Amino acid sequence: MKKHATARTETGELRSFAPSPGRGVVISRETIVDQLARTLSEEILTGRLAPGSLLPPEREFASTLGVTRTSLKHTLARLEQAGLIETRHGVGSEVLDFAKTGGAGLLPLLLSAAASDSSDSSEWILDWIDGLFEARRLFGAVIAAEAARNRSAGDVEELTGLLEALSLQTRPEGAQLVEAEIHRVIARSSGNRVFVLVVNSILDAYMSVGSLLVSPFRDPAALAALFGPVLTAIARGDVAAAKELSERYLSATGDSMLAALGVDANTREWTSEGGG
Amino acid sequence: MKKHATARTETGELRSFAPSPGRGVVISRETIVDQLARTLSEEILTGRLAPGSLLPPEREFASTLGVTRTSLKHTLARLEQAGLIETRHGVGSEVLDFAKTGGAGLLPLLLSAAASDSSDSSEWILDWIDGLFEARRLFGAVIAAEAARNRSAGDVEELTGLLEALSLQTRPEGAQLVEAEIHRVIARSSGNRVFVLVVNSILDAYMSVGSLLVSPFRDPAALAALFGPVLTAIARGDVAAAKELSERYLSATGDSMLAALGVDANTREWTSEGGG
DNA sequence: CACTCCCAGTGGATGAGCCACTATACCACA
DNA sequence: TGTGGTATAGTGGCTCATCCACTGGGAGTG
Repeated sequence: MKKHATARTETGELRSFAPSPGRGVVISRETIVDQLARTLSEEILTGRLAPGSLLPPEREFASTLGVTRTSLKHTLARLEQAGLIETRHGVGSEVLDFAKTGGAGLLPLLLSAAASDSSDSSEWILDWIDGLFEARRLFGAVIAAEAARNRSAGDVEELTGLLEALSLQTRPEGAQLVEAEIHRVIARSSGNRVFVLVVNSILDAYMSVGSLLVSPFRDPAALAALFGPVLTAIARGDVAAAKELSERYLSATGDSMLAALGVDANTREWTSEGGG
Repeated sequence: MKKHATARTETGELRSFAPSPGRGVVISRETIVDQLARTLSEEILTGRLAPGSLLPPEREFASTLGVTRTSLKHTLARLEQAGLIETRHGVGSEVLDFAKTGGAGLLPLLLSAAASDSSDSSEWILDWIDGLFEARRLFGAVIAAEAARNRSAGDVEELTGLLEALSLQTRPEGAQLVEAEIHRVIARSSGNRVFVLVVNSILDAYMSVGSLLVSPFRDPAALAALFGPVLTAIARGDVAAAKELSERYLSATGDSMLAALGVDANTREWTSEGGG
């Protein structure tokens, strides 16, 4: 029965992490599986669990972690789904090399792991963040061009409304959400639903570290003024201008976010030691 | 005890689906959870389960499906991870609108659902496949350009080796795998690890329907001859040429795959009724 | 009418137990 | 000595019965 007591106690302690007494504002509690998945993800994503290595047997691992095998299995299933491990019946769970085999679904995990791990691996973090912004800029330009080619009247109307909503935002968080929505609508305007999924993956990634990247959203009106020409180009179907202006906009806002993280936009290096 | 018998019997039947008598060639068996996840994914992805609707309570749903609540929970956890549903404690599991909120991780699910669902929704399938190939073409060109800008001597060597390996392949499946590996290496050569993840997502998507898209790989030597100039342009750092040639290559192979599926590359419509 | 409290229904977590699969060591046989 | 079958230990897959924790709404109270 000692095991019971231990598990219960730990549950209680773990719970105390996320009681979120705030009312009405959602927010989903973090379950044991959530925590375990996050912890193990970080272990793998930061390389502390080497690719190719085998996790301990589930029974042993579960007791080590102080949870039931069932909960651990839920966690492992999640990691497997994410492409971080591979579980084989009768053999065990192997850590995969996510950098080689992982998909875009890893981006949110990667970013939030990077955000919470700000200790030793600053270089590692920068690599991913920098890469993310480059992808945002280059893919965004391509998508804006396609949007200019295929947008409908309804799309234009929706974008116009969102731009106005953006300029009227008062809180940075609100502006960030509206801006993200504009990117989604641009992707939808392209007529290519795959673009929407890719844009979602990128947005999910940097929304997962959310508050760290609000710098461009401090002045919503200015941001709207900067974004406006992009939407105008899309509206009038000017493919080249849409591409050009979009890349410029994405470049400017990306550099602003990087700068807020303490990264020099030109050298791509930390301007001050220890980002956290 | 009737429940026991039913469950066991069903397990047995389900098992008989995937005994995979083939030896040595991997292949992971399909577990109950795998099947359930696939089934429910298809229900959602094809729209038979409407976004916003609530799934039945877990206890009831499990008995309906003839599995335990635990297995069902594993399945639901997987769907939640994939972004298809959202489960809230004390409330239930809600079907999300994946077309609006889903990430790139959905692509493989989407394609395999499309492949096995060839009955009623041909138009729906075509939309996604067509979008996937457009993304492959446009993003691939951008990535090839970046690869030309940042490739290292080691990258060039690796690509040269893979190109030769491609030309020497005898089976289409082998050629398909080698070609996929070339795309991965090109992405890696760009120096942007996010590109690798995006490429993986796209490759995973059309590898998941694998055999349906082998047409361009029937003549590996010819394919290698077509791919060669792209790699040469990357090797000599000719950014513009890499982009141009890559887009041409991706366009040609994409059209070939579409044609093999019975889609006209120009009109983007089925050439014969009922693709399956 | 507003507020509190309770409760039915839902998902979350547990642990014991059995089944299915894999790899390996061992043994019989050629 | 080599080959092939077989017993076995260890692993993950799946089920069950049971309890805990959360949500939402309705009954009761002021």
